Amino acid sequence: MAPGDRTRRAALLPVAFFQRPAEVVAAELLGCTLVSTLDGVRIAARIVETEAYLGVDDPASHAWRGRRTAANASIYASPGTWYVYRSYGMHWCLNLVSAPAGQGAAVLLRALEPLEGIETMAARRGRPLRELCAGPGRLAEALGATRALDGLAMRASAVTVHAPRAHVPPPHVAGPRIGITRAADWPLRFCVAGSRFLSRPPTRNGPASPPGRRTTHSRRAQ
DNA sequence: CGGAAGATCCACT
DNA sequence: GTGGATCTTCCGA
Repeated sequence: MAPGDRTRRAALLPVAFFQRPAEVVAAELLGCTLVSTLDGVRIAARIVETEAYLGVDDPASHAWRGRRTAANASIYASPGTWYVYRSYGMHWCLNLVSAPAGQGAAVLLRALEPLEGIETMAARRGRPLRELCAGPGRLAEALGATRALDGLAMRASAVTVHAPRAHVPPPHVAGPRIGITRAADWPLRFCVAGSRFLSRPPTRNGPASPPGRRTTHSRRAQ
């Protein structure tokens, strides 16, 4: 496949794609192609890991109980809008707002598989291929994305997402969300099965999560 | 008003 | 595995 074919045959995701529950959007974004033209450089990558945050009723969401600050205003914007927040005072993280509108529901992009513009990403990141986009802060840096993207409609921005008309997400695994404490066990993290570009290996929170036998940092359940 | 936590990442041991 | 960078928001005193 020649470079570019993947997105030539694919279409810019319509707003209707995002007018569905965040967990549906999160699962269906897997396998879609993300393209950044920030700084005049074309980057393409395949989405391999996402997380859904459900909004005002989700204790882990920035919109929990309707919380509103200057930093999170965009999470309440219409579906298909970028919500970019600062993490730990240093990293940018990219979300796409989902339905229902005004609920504060959004999908966090957690990992991408690099396809095009790898040299640029490597220059921006100074890390090996596998670590270019394996994490929400990492992929933002690789794309050159910053707060400047926040509040923009994805379709009209320099970072777009594409998929074939009849997009069928690849086989994936759902598991607990990463790096949060409240409602962490809700199975809202979605990973492409077998991908080597994930932020960390997928886990499943089975009902049979056996007691004991757990690392001090319960990083790898299962 | 001070301290701690947070949707993270990296260098170092 | 541990701790530091860095900054906004929240909560208790």
